Amino acid sequence: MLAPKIQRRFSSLTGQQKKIAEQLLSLGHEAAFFTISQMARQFKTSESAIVRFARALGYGGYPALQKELQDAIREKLSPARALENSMAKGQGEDIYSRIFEMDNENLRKTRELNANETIDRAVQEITKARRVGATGGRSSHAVAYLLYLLLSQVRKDCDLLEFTPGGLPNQIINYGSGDLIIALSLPRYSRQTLASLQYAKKNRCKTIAITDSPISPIAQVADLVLLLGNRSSTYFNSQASAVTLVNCLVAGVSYKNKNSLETLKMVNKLTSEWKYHLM
Amino acid sequence: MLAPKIQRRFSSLTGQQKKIAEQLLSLGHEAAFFTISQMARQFKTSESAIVRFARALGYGGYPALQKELQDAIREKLSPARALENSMAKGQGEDIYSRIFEMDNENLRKTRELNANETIDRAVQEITKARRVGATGGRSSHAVAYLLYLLLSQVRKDCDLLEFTPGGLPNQIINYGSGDLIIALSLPRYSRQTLASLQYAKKNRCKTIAITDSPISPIAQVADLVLLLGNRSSTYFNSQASAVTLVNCLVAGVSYKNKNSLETLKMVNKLTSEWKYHLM
DNA sequence: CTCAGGATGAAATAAAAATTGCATAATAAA
DNA sequence: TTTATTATGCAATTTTTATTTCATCCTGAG
Repeated sequence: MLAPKIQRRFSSLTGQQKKIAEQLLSLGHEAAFFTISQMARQFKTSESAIVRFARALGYGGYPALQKELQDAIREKLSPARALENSMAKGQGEDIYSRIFEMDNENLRKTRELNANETIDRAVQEITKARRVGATGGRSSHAVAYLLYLLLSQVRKDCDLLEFTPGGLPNQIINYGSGDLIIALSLPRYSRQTLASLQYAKKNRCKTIAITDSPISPIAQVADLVLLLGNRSSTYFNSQASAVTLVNCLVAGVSYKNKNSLETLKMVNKLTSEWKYHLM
Repeated sequence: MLAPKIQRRFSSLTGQQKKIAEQLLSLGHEAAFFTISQMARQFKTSESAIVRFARALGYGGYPALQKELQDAIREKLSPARALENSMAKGQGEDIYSRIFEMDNENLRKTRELNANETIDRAVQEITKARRVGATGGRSSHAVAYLLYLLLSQVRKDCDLLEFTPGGLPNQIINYGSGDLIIALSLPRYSRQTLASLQYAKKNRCKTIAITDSPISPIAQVADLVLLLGNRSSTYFNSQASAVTLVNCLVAGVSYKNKNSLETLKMVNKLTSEWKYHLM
């Protein structure tokens, strides 16, 4: 396996070799059929550097490294492997595959359940609100925190509403007309989340619910509802699709302000700069 | 495409060439890795015959035929192709669809990057550790919180390690031999997360990194690395695939203890009871 | 049966790819 | 700064791979 080899020896590589390692990892199997000179050109370095890189990783030479890349491909598309992947070892499918498939399905469902217009309405509410509070109980609280964190980067006056022991969030008394509360709630629905929403609504605060069903308790109360595909193969809910939906909301708010194409370019530039650098 | 070419010209091929054609078709993608002499040996014929075969099919020579075989593989291995195309168009697709597709792709990649054995190793470490701490900076902190929350339901002595202003988490001084720290870190990697891991390791504490590359700063330090597909169409990372991986870890720990089938039955029973009931 | 004409493979040749040597550039140490 | 050390890329060399040549072997028409 290549990646573990790189991982182990990365720190002892020279600067140029580190660059090669990064590019090779990100290119993955695309690199399997490169000749040395093609790779050198692609990676903007010399042929010798490639050979030395292979040697530094412990291979006899470039062909040996290339063989490893090719073997990885063969492994991937060998019929035996395909069977092993789709089938179970023993009885049903293994639990990890089931979880991944389930979240994949949840993601698909979530996309289906929320039209662009619905997401746009939510984005608009977020944009025009004076103050935005995110709240959620138990594991939804993690996603609420994420929403709060990301939203804070694109607009001011965001709060994470945390429950006080046995009661409503403290900050909620500030929320009223012109403000917005976004509540996340999945089974088993938290009483406090619902109570917060009801309290907010009584004070003419706008409310958005992110939940798993149009008839879930908080969906019944909220002004606008975003729905999550949320089947689970475990005893707890998966928050994965909620995270993606949160990504959409934040991106939507961000794009509403700035020129989206420009933002995207900046993103690409920044992300490549960040790579493997501590901040 | 190779097969159609063979089909069209098959009747005009010589006897030996027909044999080559048959074997090539039945061998499928394996042939893409052969040199001429390897293929000649495999097909029990001469190198010249292979070259003439390639020519007879209309290729300039063997390398051209080989390239066709290789391209077929690359095509097969790129389910991300559709995504690439939609990305290349830049603004073509709407931002929400792009985010959903990207997270879908990230999920797929994450499943690919972590063999069951790797996840099992992590689960085992979690199971046998005396104490487990979860940590992460910025938005990874949300996922660390989720991990902490869910792990707490299946084992005792879990901590969420939160950074103190400008320093290491307070609780980390408790961690040493027999304990485990799980760190989540994505670009831009947080200095504090790395520092925490290094500190823990110095005290013989086991460490697991959940990050986006085998050469990311924390991957270089950790005892065990779980990898995330983490391409983004925004300026921030998506934590969705991290959430799914966390689900796997928690489910794994839970299933390691109890009878899995029994657990699943209980789950189904409970979740139907919970539906639309407040807790 | 025999001999023309293509088909075939072994070996020579040509081409391409990988490796190495060496001069230069970058980096760290004094 | 100067100097020693290491890293790097170009170009020469070696090795590997692909192509062509040519002698031989079939095949089938006469």
